[in-house]
Amino acid sequence: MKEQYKPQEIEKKWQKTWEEKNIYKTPDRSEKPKYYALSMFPYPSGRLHMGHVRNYTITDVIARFKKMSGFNVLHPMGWDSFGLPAENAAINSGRDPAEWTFSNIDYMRDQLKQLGLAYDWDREIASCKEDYYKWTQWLFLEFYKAGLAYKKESPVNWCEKCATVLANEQVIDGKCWRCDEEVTKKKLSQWFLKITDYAEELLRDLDKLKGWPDKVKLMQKNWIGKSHGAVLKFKVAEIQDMEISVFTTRPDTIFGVTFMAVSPEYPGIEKLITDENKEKVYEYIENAKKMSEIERTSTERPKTGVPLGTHIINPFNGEKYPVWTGDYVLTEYGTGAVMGVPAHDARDFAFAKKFEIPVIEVIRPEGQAEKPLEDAYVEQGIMVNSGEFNGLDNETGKQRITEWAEANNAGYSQVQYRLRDWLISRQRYWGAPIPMIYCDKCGIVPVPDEELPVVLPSDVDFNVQGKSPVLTSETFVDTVCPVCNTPAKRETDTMDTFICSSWYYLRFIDPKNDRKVFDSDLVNSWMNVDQYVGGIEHAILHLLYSRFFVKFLRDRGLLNFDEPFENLLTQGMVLKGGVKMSKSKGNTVDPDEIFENYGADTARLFILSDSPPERDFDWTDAGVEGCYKFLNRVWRLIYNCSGKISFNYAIPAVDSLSKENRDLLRTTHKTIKGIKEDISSEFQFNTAISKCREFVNAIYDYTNKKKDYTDDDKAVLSGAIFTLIRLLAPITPHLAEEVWSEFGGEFSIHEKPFPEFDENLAKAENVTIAIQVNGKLRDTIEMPLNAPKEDVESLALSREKVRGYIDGKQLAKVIVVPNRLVNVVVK
RNA sequence: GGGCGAGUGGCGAAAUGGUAGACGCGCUAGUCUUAGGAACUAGUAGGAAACCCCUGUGUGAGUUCGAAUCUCACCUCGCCCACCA
Repeated sequence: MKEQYKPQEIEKKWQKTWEEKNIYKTPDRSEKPKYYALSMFPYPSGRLHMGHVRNYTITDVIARFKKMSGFNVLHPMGWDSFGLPAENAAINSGRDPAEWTFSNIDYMRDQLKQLGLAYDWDREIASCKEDYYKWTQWLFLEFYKAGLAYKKESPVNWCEKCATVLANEQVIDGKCWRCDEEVTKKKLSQWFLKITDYAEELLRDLDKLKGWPDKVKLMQKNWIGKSHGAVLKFKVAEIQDMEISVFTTRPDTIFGVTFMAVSPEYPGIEKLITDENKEKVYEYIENAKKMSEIERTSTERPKTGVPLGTHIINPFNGEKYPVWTGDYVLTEYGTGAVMGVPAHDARDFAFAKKFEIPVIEVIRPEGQAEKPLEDAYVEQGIMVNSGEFNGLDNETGKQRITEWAEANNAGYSQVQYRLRDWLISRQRYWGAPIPMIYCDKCGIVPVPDEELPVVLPSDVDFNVQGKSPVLTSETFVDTVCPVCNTPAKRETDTMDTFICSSWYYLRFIDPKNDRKVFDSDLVNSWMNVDQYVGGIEHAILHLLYSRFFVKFLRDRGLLNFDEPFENLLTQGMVLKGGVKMSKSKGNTVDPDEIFENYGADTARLFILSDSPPERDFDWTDAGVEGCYKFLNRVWRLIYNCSGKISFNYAIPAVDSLSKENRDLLRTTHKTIKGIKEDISSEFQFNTAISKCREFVNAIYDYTNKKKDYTDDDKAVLSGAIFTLIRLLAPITPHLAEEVWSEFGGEFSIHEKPFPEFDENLAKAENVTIAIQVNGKLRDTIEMPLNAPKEDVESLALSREKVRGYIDGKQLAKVIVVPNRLVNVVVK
């Protein structure tokens, strides 16, 4: 064994050996129980950042730990490789998106290998390769066949900078999730997936996800946004047979309606406008169109609106009220119209105040006398001014009003979701082409399965403004209709890349299948993913879409389970100086530099050691340095022991050992126990690493005190050192493999079992018991483990320090907590 | 505006009803060394030091023999959603 720790040398060496001997290859089937550990696969943006390093290290340690614990571990890696940056590279530097992407993949794959990650590289997939996107397209056609993929013209989110439409989930605070450009609305005909068909199940099955953080489940719940209410129908006074329907969660406030508001884009709004109002209303509608989404949906902005001139009739009391249009009414939610109840809705109240619309109070807190409303009252109460419904509590009122509406053809009860269908068309080049054909005779025709994949053309011009580069291809667009064989046009839009990432974890199980999307039996035997690790930023997007895909594929008979991810760990961000690492802030740390200066093992150790995985992690140079020093300290410890330790010693019976040998043996077992608990319960790698450090300190103490070693000493020391090496193996795999082999350990340490502990040996011989008087610590005593209660109590009471506090006072009570403390209560 | 989470040394953090601050970073003193930003030893919550003692986990109350931990109110910060009727 060399005196110096040279990570750069040993890491290269073992990475090569692991690859040559293919030790991380996962058999499809095995006698061992399966364990599927998965990190969210990266977008190949160029090089790894520290967020990747953290994500993949966490999953790698879990995978290695499970493998050493006897599982057949699937731990794959691939590339979420369609997406806009590749296209921007083509526009900015003239590089071919495919070439740009694959060269990034090559570089990043190399970095992942340098980090010493235990992947089965035979299963590598890239979503931009034909053998993958062929099946993405096939899945799209499955949705189409099931009636869950449809094309519809509607106002959609448009990002001018990316020159494409976006899904609702990709609009963050009114801005594009990728480039921060303000999103505008555009009316376009686009492809949607009918995720709303699964809204109820996506909501209900959140309860099954016991291994998910509550935070993520709550975010999904809010996003799905289920609300119970009623649709109520109002006749238009001036127009025969015309009705306006509204959705409301407060049917109990129907008698408080004093106006009706429809959105400026409300279908049929023209009919509602009387001649004398035309000019003003159209001006208002035009202005609303021009406004950005941010402006439009700002809650700060005062309410605006104009009356249309027509009126609605309240079916409950026959009263007539004016119809307004106001841009605070959303076109896409409910029916695009709301009943205005100023007394019991904050927005309606603000609207009514501004335009001097009457306010009718219909819900009043129980027992309160009538008084003018300063603000909308939105709490529970008793119904007033509501005809035959007066005196009901408003919850009962909701039901009665709905029943009355149903009986009188004036409405019905309704469940409404906030979730919208998933817009998946993108007017971009670098994505999976939507496999559809437009024929003048036959209409929209799917590409037959046997003609997949629809391959992306390479003869395109990327420097076109405002349209998809695919349209510039001379070979792609023109085709023939598969049904009638006459000339037809291909769909030129590509799919949202979130489609590609909604099923990749299934393909890893059967990555090379060229006949099917995957073998269902094999996938059923491997799923679910036992541990999924990734960033919280996917709490809604990717995780919701993937759940939707699995439910759909189950209903198509391809899968036999309901949810893809059993346990989810959302790791925190990597910060430096308290802020997120980013190129614009100039506080990034390049993994390559860390590998070069300290080695991968130091990087791995550090990124796990300072914070629990789900919390943000602050990168410090001193912290890296400290971890590097620790590994040097471990190396030195083992080097200094090299003449004394060997695999050949057997540890003698505990009773025959000296005190310090018994202590070191107990520390060894206690450490194994603690680390196993830390890793297997909550992946508390930070505390697991602390325990390793304490263990190293304890072994140092032992060796510092010793000059001559008996066989007993050598046996116990060997046990401690070899345990330490195996405990470190998942975290610092190269160092562990190196020292393991130096002492003649059989290759590979990563195929050896994780250390086991003996429950009795993990217990301390003596415990320190705290003595409190009236809850305040006054003394401590050493006692053997499990000493009888009476002995502990009498010893505690006889202590001099304790006597000083209790003499002359009345002893009220003595509480003895075994092996922990004694609390003497005096008056 | 609504929802959720978190507040502990100079710093990252341990401890989820039982000795607060494990482990580490930093700092201080010492040893070794030509020297060291290396290594080792000792110390390190505050009350100047020491034994003792007192105080101390955002603030205030409460439950308990005992509270960082449980309950209530408030303050601050972070995240998510946000004109969703």
